[in-house]
Amino acid sequence: MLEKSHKHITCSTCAGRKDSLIGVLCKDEIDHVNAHKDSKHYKKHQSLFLEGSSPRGVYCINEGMVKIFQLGDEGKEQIIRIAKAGEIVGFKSLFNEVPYQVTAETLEESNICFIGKDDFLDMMDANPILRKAVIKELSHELADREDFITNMSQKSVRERLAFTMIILQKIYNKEPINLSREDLANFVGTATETLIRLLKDFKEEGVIEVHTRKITILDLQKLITIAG
Amino acid sequence: MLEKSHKHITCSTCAGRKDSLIGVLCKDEIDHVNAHKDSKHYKKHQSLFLEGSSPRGVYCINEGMVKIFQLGDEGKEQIIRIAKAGEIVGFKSLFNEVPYQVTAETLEESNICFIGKDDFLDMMDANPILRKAVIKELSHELADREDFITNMSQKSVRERLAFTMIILQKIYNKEPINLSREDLANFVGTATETLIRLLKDFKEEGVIEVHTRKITILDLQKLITIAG
DNA sequence: AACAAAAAGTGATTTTAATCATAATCCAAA
DNA sequence: TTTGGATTATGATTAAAATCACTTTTTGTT
Repeated sequence: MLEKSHKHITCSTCAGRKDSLIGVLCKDEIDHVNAHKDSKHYKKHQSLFLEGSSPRGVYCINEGMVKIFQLGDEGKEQIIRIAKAGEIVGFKSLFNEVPYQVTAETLEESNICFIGKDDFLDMMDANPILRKAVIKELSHELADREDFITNMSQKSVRERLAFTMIILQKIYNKEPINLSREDLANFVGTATETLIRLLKDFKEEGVIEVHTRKITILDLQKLITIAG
Repeated sequence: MLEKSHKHITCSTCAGRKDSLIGVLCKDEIDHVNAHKDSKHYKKHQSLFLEGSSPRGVYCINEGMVKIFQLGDEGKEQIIRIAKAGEIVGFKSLFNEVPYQVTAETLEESNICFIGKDDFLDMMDANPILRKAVIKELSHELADREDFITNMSQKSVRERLAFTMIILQKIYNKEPINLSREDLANFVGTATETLIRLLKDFKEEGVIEVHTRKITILDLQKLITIAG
């Protein structure tokens, strides 16, 4: 059950923490974070920060999901990443003295903690393990994005959809994928109509099962084959 | 004039250093790098490292240019980045314990220095300024790649070509752009034939001037307009 | 439950860019 | 300087996906 906004979420009991960057901190440090962070309840479709605004800290997801996207010229969203419980959002921008170039918005009701820029940077200065974890995370994301670029430029929409569904299955951790067709299209980088048609194909091929907006993967192996 | 391979390149006289990550090091540190690095002369189209191999250190370009690309399924290259003198290549992979997921190859005769993994990581441990510069560089590249993704998914080839030419003008620093049509296509993410046709359009519109493979930008403002 | 609005789905058509085929040009090595 | 291979260029055709127009379904709200 989601906690209410006035209730402080304690890091020590945060389920996602062990898998997150924050997971590398020792008990004292966790207590420090706990004392210095704000926790907040977000409704569906609320934004954490907007493209163009100035970074003031990082966001740590306790519960829920967040899409990170960039707006193209015609206002179409390109979803870059979907972050789930345990993940940290917005830290890339801490190290650049430039405005956010992406927007982060909840996909569902969420509890999200905020750690101020200075607190986070101080912790990084003090803690080599955290520092290494941040660098590793940045490198990992960078490699991810580069794969994304190559996929985008060399694969068909069908292949990209298959690839995206494999990623989403990991994010949704075997639960049905629960995204609007538009968000899905904006993640794959295609038109909504095209996406819907391809989903239909996958359904007819027995790769997925669809209940209204929820998508269950039936044949992961085939998806892997399609993705190439 | 390019130095020969047997001649050691000294960091203290490296023209690119001031703009590079190495530029943040103090004199003693530079001397240390200088003592621990290898310098090597590369011919045109030689690779620094290959996709799939294991990272052993970072490469610092003293003179020349390097393309960093990923191979798609049909062997087509997607160029991710073009690095010039002063830039460091391959450090993203130092922090992941995974093989290179890109290949780096010279575009022209080059002099490139190699700094071993342990040396580089030790320097990072010892030097907070270098550390911050690395983190900043990673963040910056990450933002770049995300813009790249959005461009790739939402812009036409014509728009992307205009955008790419603007980037290339900075890299070539007002010198004519000197890339094969194929490399240019692989940077833009299109077929070579399509790229050639679009270059012809730009030429007819007076945006560029072409002498065999060398491209000079005549109307940057118009390119910016086209890129959107 | 009824309604409106939003989201999902379908069909027809157009557009963009890839692909295939081939020709012209450039360039490097004999 | 000739020659052969690579690169650049052009034309015709095809294929993929976007766009436009519209219907159906779902969802949330009174």
